[in-house]
Amino acid sequence: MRSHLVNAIQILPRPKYADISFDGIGRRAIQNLILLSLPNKERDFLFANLHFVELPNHTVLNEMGQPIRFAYFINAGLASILNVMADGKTVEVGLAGKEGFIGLPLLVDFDTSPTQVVMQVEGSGLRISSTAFKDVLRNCPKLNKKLQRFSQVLGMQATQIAACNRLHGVEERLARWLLMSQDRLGGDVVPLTQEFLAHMLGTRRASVTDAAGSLQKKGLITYRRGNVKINDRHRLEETACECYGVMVRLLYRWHQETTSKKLAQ
Amino acid sequence: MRSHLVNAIQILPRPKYADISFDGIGRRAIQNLILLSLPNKERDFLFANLHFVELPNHTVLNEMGQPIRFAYFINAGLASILNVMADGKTVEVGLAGKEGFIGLPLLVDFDTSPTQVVMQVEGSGLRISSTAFKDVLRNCPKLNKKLQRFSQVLGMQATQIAACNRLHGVEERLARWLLMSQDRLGGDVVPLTQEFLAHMLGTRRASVTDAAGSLQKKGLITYRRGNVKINDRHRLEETACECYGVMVRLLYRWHQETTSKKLAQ
DNA sequence: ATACCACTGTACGGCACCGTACAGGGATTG
DNA sequence: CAATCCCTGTACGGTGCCGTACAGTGGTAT
Repeated sequence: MRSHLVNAIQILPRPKYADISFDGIGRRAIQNLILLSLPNKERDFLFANLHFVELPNHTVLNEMGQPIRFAYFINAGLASILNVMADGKTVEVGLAGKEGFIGLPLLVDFDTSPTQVVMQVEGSGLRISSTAFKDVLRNCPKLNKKLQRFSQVLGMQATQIAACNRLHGVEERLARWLLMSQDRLGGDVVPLTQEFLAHMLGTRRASVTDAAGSLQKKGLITYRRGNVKINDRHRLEETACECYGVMVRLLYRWHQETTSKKLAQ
Repeated sequence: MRSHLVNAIQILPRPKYADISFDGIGRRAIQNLILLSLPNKERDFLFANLHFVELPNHTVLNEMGQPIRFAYFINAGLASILNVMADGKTVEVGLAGKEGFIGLPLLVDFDTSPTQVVMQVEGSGLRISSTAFKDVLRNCPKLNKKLQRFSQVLGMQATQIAACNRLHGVEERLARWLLMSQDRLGGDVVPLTQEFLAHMLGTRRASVTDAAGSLQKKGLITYRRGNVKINDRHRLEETACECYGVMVRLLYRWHQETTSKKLAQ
């Protein structure tokens, strides 16, 4: 049941605007799924206010408790949404790749970020100042609706992670995390050190080493200095907890409804 | 710092419409904070579609994975939002009392509930069918905005719970839960068995007994056959993890903005 | 009164994870 | 080439929670 999971992100229909270049440079092609699904009118309106930005590793997009200065449509790479405790411990409570948007609180005029958002795998994004964004929102009902939906999905994701963090062990959660990352990045190598994985799983680095070692012994992955290579995705899915499946289906449903023509069915 | 926390729910200004009775029976007075804060016009429109319902203990408002038939404005009592795993284990991922609304996915035309919602403390609510609700939404922009905000707040709550579940022990979480319940219920007795507390904390009943016993030894609470009496709220706040404070402030901010006249500042 | 039920308290072995510390091996730099 | 740094692997005692089981006790029903 858990095995032949559909990869919600990879199976999406050929993007209609994938060849849109921001300034004629190919590697700046738009890949963000929300942007790609917008009607022309809103897309043009929005693009007039967007700025392409490179997002190197560990770039902090939003700081917990700080004002939100920019919103981001993630174009490539992987952003982690983290909760930071008073003693500095962190736990990942959400994940966004090219399907995602960072800055949801702005949707309802919350101007302070409740979480820290960090690039865990370098990439790029399309950035807009929070003031411009609010202005754009008023003129883009479809965009608004899509982001509202994405907000719900991220909330449901957080909900699942909350339960997962309570009930499942490190190895299961690690497997889940690797799969979710692969879904968003493509390829079979996830570039990440155990140190940062520990931050995301909210555990010790040594516990990650243990869990990764166990997966490695089973031949599912290979770990080498900051790079995890996924060797056997199928069996990795069997190792991960059910939460992976739940979250894939969540995203899949969101994506279907996002790309379907009639948003309000 | 954690000690003199403001009780976000209790300090709210005197409700303007608290004396509205649904059918002349006093105990059916409207107490739901969202309803009370609506402008007259939308309130009247909404009320024409609302039905008062008693909500006995363990009433299931929404079932996980099932279609959402009704939305609820909680009027009294306490509703738990639970994630249910394949093996039947449950974890609470959200909490709503008279400040709350159940049925948020309907806001974005998601018709299936991602969680199970159960009354943990009996009360009452104002119910509306999901079809009527969508209709009402189209005619009540203020209501829509308020619910969008509440949705964000519940998402942030889930986020905090996700981190809390990972990092904090049973006793701290139990203390947090008791405080949050008291905020929503008023009074100093929370009527709940250890069995159900275990479901919410995602742990064994025996672990709850241990934690409750510890709190009891310190004189903070008294447990007696399904009733927890809170004896020393101040010290209970010191025992709870920082998450309690975070979530109180979250709700407080939401409430301020909800009751303030100009919603879109 | 008696029997039953629901709820709380307690016990016990097992284990996953914690905090911490240190060794070893790639990669990078001078 | 040597020195250094970063990352991974491993070790060890401690502990909080798990799964399970059973005893005790107050409330309720007959």
